[in-house]
Amino acid sequence: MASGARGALTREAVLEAAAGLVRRRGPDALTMRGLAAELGTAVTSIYWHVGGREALLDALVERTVAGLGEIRPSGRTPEQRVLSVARALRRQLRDHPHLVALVHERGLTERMFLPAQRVLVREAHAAGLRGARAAEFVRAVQFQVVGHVLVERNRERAPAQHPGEPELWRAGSAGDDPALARALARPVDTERLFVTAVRALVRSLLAPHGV
Amino acid sequence: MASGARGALTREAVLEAAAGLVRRRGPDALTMRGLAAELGTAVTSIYWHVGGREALLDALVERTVAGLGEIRPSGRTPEQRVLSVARALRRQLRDHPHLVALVHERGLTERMFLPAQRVLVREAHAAGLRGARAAEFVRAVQFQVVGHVLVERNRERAPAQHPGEPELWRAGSAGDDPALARALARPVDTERLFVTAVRALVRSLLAPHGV
DNA sequence: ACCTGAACACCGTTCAAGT
DNA sequence: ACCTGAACACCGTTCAAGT
Repeated sequence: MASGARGALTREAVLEAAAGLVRRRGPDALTMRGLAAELGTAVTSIYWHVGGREALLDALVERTVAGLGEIRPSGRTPEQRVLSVARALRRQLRDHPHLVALVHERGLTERMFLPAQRVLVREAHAAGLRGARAAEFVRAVQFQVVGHVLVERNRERAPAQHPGEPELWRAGSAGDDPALARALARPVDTERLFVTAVRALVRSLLAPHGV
Repeated sequence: MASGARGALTREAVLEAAAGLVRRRGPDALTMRGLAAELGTAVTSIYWHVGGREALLDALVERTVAGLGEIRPSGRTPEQRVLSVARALRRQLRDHPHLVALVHERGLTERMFLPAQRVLVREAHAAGLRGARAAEFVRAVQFQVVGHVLVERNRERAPAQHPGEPELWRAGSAGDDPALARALARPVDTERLFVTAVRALVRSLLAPHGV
């Protein structure tokens, strides 16, 4: 069972084992006792090296966020470049599904988004936005992307939806629009929806006319 | 300590007490043993009436969602009416902060959003959207609103943000735009940001031109 | 049909004790 | 400085037994 039992126990070894556990079996599977068993030490040793469970989760989040890698925009127009940043960010978050849950639980979304924020500021400037309007643009995109990923993950974990969207739309309640009823009965193409929504948002906010 | 100890124990009484506990002290405070103590019964009685903790939470979510009340759009243009629906929905979700967390955890966002979905379909039609485009519009708004509320709640629970957004933007890293730096250093006006983002999204998606 | 206490298999955390 | 086992105060759930 023990994986990294050789040598003296270090803070790094504890975090490594904890990260592996979370990656493989989710945050709920991270128990102090289970982790200790995996490390081949007494539970209390973990307390000495990294502190209690809360401190451990904090350190874990910090570690993973730091290792996310930077985001490079691509495309010719500001709209394309912002969209590429949004997609890259979504991809990063989706590649670390448990991390998103962890960060969400701990209220650290802000922290996670900081690198992308810098990139977005540059794009806002390139598009001619300044001051408060640029700030609003950056935050709107930030909320949009993170929010979308949260909802998306939520749906993936969802059990068989209780009333079941399909049945609910099979009846004639769609105002005589069978194509709409069919579309709503189909599962959502979240990738496509994401692109559509981000593009719509960005297009509006980058448009020259005032509010 | 006991609150509703009189009379025979019923499923309804258990759910009522559980709902009160969650409202007052959050989902984590809902323990089978604590609930039993509040009801003045043995823990095992709860199992007889509503089943285990998971079943209890499911019933609780179902109950609260059912009691949310319908949403009536207001305003003259489709854009205004959709915005009013979005605001009403955000308000509902914010009025039941623990519920949002519960629904999110259980992956029932879909279920919660169904009534609003019907209203949005009508507005999409009024704006001239049909079929797949109408469906896409409805879902984009849905993801936007729910996502925003999730991020918003996340930030509210956030501890003092570690690096602290303000300090990070006080340096000159904002590309020579002091007004932007100041804006990003200020706390977010989430209400305003919500309206801006929803309006931008809706405006783009309701615009006549194709993609 | 309804309710009970005892027991099982878990938790996180603290603390005094070892080396 | 580092690691240990024992103990404390919790959990959710099961089960046999009561009325």
